[in-house]
Amino acid sequence: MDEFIARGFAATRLDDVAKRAGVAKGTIYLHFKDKEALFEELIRTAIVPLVSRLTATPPPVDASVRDMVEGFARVFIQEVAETRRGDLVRLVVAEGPRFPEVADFYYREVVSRGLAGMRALIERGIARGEIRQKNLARYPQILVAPAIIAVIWQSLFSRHAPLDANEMFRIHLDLIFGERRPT
Amino acid sequence: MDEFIARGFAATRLDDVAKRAGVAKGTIYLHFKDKEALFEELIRTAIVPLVSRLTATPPPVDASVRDMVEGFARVFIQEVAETRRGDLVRLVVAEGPRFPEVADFYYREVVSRGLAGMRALIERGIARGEIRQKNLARYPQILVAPAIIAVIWQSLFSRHAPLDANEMFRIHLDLIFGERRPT
Amino acid sequence: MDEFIARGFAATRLDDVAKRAGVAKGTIYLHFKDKEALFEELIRTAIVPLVSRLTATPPPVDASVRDMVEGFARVFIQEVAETRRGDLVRLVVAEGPRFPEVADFYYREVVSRGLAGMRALIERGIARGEIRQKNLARYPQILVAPAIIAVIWQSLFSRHAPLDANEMFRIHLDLIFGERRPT
Amino acid sequence: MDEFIARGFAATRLDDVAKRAGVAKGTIYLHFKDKEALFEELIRTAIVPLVSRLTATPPPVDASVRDMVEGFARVFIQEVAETRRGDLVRLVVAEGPRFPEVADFYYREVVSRGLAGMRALIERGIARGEIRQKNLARYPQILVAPAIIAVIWQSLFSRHAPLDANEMFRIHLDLIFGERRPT
DNA sequence: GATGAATGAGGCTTCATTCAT
DNA sequence: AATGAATGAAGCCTCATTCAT
Repeated sequence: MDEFIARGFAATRLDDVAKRAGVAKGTIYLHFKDKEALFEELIRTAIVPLVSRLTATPPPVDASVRDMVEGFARVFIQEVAETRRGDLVRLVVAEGPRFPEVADFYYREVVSRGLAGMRALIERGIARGEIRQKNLARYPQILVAPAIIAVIWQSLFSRHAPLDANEMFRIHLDLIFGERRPT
Repeated sequence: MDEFIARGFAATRLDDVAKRAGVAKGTIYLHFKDKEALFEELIRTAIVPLVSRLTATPPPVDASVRDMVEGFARVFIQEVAETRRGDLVRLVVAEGPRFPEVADFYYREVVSRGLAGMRALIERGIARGEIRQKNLARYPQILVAPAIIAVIWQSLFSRHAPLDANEMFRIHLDLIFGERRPT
Repeated sequence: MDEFIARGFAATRLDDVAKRAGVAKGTIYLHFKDKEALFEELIRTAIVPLVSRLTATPPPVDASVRDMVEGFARVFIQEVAETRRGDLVRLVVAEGPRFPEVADFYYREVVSRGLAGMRALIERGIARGEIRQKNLARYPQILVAPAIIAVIWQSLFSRHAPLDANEMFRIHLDLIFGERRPT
Repeated sequence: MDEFIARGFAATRLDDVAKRAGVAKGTIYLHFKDKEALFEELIRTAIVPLVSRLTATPPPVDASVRDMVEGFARVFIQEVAETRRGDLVRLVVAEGPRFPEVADFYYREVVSRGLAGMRALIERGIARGEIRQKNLARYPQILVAPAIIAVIWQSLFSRHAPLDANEMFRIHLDLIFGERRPT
């Protein structure tokens, strides 16, 4: 996975993959039909823990929706945006069009589920009166957009201009939930 | 460009590039040192018209900031997100980490300029009382995030779930500028 | 080696080398970094047996220096000048300037050692009164020059005018040791 | 010629030849059928001035043969061995086997003539009593061998061990003509 | 099951040669 | 006659894949 992240599908050498995995090159072929199968299965199996990591956040009972979203974002930013896992997202963006299966899987397992979860949260927020913008439930993408942007930013531009993803996201939430009063 | 977009840097064959360009393979080397130089210069020269296209929108005199941003977004979505140019953005995201020069150039020519422009608009919106969230000026990324997300969505998931980028962006603007009253 | 001798470095195709070696092209790269490394190592490893072949002559105990030199020359002419090994020498002459490493190695392993050996012989000859020209020890090159010339001659001109290298060398030795009286 | 000397036939680019000649690449083909023809004719035309340069030595009337040979060698060493022209000789040695026409021409125009001239000198030396070794006339190669060796040495090994070609040749002549008494 | 040496197709790049201007 | 842009064949090298051990 690290190799694919660092170089992309085409530029990754199975030699390096094998070396890093501590096995011989031929061994890879005992488990995967070819390089494509390896890549697709790797993405698949790497995404599962990523999703787990995110959904593992103990669902804060009775919390405000804002706190839930904020906690969720904090985990995402810390565990994904600021680690190698973020590059996994970028890898899917990069190779998706050439690996429809990968894009499909990613949509099914991550995107649609994630958005469904967000939509549920938004609706709860609307119901609880925390969120006034009812239309937001139709586009949960808006809620997560800055987090995705943060992931991409880290990979590409953190060298030029570091980005405080948590702070950005808090300000984004202020737009949705209204500005917090200083306590 | 089309070849690189369709396959990424490593998987693109110069044979195909030449064929599509209607020249012989060797001819490429009369203009570019090697495949990398070709790629980097192509990105560079392809980004310029993209930026032009965006900044060419006649600056609406005396318009509300919301109208300006909305007009801007409409052009972006129509001219970038819904065309091949969007894949150019995805290509930069995909190959950026392996081509620091490309990422640098993109940051300098597109990202930093674009964000500066957005920040100016946001400040004007704050001054005119259209935008209440003063902190937004610190993270103009929030303003454009849904547009970027739309670009990526089109490449990867439009097959599974088409996305009305304009509508999504309007709702995003409602968060920032307040909901429009039905006229 | 045969391919390089027949065509020189630049004109030799690795395809042909592989074919003659009975392996696939890629196999070469399991053993040598590139064509240059192959060439340099081949020269190196080919020179060793050449030197061995020459120094393997059982050192004739108590013989006259002239007999020693003459025996030595006979072996050299028979084993080098009149075989493919001579072309190896010509190859070094031909490619040396473009492969300083090769020239260095050849100087170190063959030339300087060979000349040192010859100088020792010459000094012994002077000590024994066989050689009158004391200055010869300063330029052992003079002693071996006709042998080298013979090597080159065989490669280039034997077609036009065959050369009896042994006879030539004997006459050369007559200059150095004085003419032999017919026994 | 300089290009061919520096790189050998195969590695020389016509681009560079044209550039150095101050003409366009296509112009070469107005004068020479192809690269081989260019090479062969260049060798031919470059050898002529080399021979002229050598035979231009004013034939010292009534001089001793030793003086004639020594003068001749001095010119050769100064004009050939210690200049780029020496590399021309090396070039012929290097490429000769692949360009029989070149080797033929060189043999005809340089080698056989040169040896004939040397033979005549040797015979004169014998007649005048300067040279005692009558057999030398059968192998004039012996006379010139150290000069040829000097040429090769300069190209390959002068970096490691500079060689005083004139001094070496004088000592060689001492073998042939007898040692000079200190005057 | 694991290995890794061997394979050879395929891609990048060079450069002799051509030919329209 | 001279040019030099264009060509495309050919060569070096890589690397996914195989298979005897």
